Amino acid sequence: MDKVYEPQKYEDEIYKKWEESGFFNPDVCVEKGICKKDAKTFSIVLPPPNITDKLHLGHVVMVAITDILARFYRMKGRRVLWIPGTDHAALASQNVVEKKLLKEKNQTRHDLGRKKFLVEVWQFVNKTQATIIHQLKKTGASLDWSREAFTLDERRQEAVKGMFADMYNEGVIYRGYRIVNWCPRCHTTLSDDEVEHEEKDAKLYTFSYAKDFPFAISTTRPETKLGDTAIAVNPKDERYKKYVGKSYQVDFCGVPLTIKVITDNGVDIDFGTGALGVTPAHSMVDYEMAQKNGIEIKKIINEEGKLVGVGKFSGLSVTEAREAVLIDLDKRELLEKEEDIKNNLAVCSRCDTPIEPLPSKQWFVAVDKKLKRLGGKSLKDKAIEAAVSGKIKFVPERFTKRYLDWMKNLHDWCISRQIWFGHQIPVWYKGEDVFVGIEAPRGEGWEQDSDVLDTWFSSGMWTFSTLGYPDLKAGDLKSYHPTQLLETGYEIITLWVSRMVMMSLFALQEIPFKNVYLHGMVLDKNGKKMSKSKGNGIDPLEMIAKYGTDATRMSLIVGNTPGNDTRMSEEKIADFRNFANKLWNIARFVDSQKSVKSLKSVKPKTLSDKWVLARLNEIIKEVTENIEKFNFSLAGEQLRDFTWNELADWYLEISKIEKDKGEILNYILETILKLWHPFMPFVTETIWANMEHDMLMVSKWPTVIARSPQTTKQSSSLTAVSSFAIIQNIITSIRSLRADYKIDPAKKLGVAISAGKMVGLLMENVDVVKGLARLEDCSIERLAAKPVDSVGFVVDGVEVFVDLSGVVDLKKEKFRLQTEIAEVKKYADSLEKKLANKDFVSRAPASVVEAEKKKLVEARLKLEKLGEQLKSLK
RNA sequence: GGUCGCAUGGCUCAGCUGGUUAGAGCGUCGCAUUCACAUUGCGAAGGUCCCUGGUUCGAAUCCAGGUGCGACCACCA
Repeated sequence: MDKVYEPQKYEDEIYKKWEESGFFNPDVCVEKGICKKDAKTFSIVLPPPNITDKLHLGHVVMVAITDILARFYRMKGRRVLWIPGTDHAALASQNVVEKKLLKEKNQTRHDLGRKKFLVEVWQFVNKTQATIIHQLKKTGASLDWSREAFTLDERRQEAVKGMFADMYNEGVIYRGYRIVNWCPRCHTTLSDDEVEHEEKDAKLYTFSYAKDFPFAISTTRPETKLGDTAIAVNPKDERYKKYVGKSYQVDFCGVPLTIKVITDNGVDIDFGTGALGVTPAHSMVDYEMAQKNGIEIKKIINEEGKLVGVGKFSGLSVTEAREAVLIDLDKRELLEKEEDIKNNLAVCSRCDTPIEPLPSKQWFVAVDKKLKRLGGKSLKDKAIEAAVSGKIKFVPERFTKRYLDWMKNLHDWCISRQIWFGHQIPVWYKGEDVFVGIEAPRGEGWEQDSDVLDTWFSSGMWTFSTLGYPDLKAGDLKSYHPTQLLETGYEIITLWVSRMVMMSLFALQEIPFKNVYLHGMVLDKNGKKMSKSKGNGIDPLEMIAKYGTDATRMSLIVGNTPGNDTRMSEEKIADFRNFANKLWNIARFVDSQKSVKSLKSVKPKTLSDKWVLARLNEIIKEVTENIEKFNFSLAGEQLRDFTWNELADWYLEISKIEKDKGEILNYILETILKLWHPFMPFVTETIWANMEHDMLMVSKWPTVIARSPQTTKQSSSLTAVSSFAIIQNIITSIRSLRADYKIDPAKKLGVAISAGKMVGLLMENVDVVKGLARLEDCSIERLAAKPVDSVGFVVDGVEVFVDLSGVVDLKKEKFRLQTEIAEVKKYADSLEKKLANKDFVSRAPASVVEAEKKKLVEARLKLEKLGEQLKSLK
């Protein structure tokens, strides 16, 4: 073994070894007897990275957390399935290719035509997909590559078509003419979640439609007012009461409008003039008002973002029209006011172009429709129920609320997109006839809908489209669905998590996953979002190349708690690189101690043995529990603390003196390698291989060693753990007294221990043990003034004794007091409750009530006393 | 506007259901060095646990209010 661990030398080889073993695939594990055929399953789908992405730190967090669980449960004998895949990211991918095309060949997708353009996209896809998969493998993810999926591969296409047809037949999918979010640049609809709001400076204009119109309105978008068909006022607004219900014919800058005055509670009396021009075709809110009041919908902006059907303004772009309208209004002296305000502008999340809401014929998923297969409930109802009932648990829990809030406000989901890359909608038209199905209908003249599906439609099916759906009898689907866990970022709850729940409920009447673990965002060391433009991003692959995968993963696990953002810096990664090296060197040392091969059990001989094995036991228990509870950071810290500060710093040092600890050292090393493996798979597997063992990845997870009968028989008040801890304390206290007494620093110092009757000599006349090595000063007399045969120090031939039983008694006493306090408190609380009960007080005889009151006062007094006693012990 | 989160040594954070002397890593300072490891070891300094009030024998922890950050959602045109 080299002096220093160089991850680059081993990682690729190790990953290859894992892959070739086939153990990432649970079927192989069953076949080879790694786990039982009927073992409990543990299944997870990898949130498929967009193929447009390069691997970023967020992905590594996701992989690291999931891989910990996958490896942990695999070692615990579960049938673990973790499915990899990638997402075609319809619109995002298309945009990237379009940009490239424009830059390289100065062409648009329309220049190429649909077919040729898609060839371009697929070329791009194949390349980037290979890249991201290669990168995923570099993270050490124990993914079952034999089941790799792509949201747009053949099997997923089949699944999506089947799902669409199924939903159409149930009436959940319908086609409707509705207001949608339209991106004039991408030339497609967007779902509500694909629209972002940016606060912008805007101007609020106040004007009247015409001279003869009785009052003015305020707007930031005068050009849309050409499409107004009503004015809404608050029903409580006295100023406008007399106009409500009336219709007016007006000439608005040369365009004739019919305006009806209606009321709506949503109108803010104090905003602007308190009168809102209603443009039903180009505002979601206005559309709803128009629906309620039976007002005409007049579309004046087309898909190109140009005005239509508005006389002289026709053909102008939105911004041009705004100018033109304002000039005209000014000319007519109708403009009353122009104010600066802050306004939330809706923009496309993909290209930042302002969104134009406009009416369009699109496909929708009805979220409120009651369905037979869901017991007369709607998708929305069931999706809410799943979280409320606790069937789906969020970690951290507070995100349940976010999920529910969003779900409750959910509108029908527009799923058609006017782009070319994606799942083409499986609907065919011929004249008035419509056919929905998986294959094109027979006969001539049918034409498929040219739109494609929102990318979240196919990724919403991810938990089951990867398991054999639409074949409901598929083995994988039966064994592994619902999945155990979804690990993802909290920013994606609405976009993805909610869709998965609804899709799964519809397709299988079953939730897609039992737990949702949400990690936070990875920020730079100043707490800023990492972004390409700022150049503050950390490239995980660079870090992996420089410090190793294990270190990179650990740095993202430790100090990272669910739902909270985490800061990242290169120094942190370097710290864990150092730790990996420490582990490596522990192994080298153990190796040098002529270790024996694998031992089932080990017998402690000295106090230090008992101590270290007892601590190891505790660590096994804590780490196991913490992984099960998703406390990865804590588990990692506990392990690191034990490995470095207890094992390496103390026990290894002691073993240099006490000697002959090869067996125990070997046993401890094997155990911690197993415990470390889910966190740092590469270095642990490498060390394991050096120890001439088979494969750590599929070894058995350690269990707590049963206490040997000898130890339990000892009724001594000192356990190995506490006595060792006390010794450490004593060493510290000796140091704290050194100012009072001087000892020749050249003289050697040793420690002998006889705690109770159970321990013999620990060390003698040595100067290398941690903490004792350079003890310059020591208070001999002060410690010797209390001669008790618990702990004895030998300092340069002089024996020193310390009263250990006293220390222990103090601890015991504290514990006893705390228990008593708890009991008394419980008693006092019950009395209080009784006395607060009106029934009791009125019915029971006065004497009894008095007696109870007295008891309560006494209990309170006692509590006070006990509390003081506890304090005095400190 | 609504909702949620955060505030602990110079920095980044732990601290579960209230009870050892409030912890860790990094950083700082001092010391060591042919020893498994300089990607090292030993040690030191450094904290009114944001403020105020309340509950309690006891509060970093629970409650209320305040202050300061941050995030998300939202149809104020």
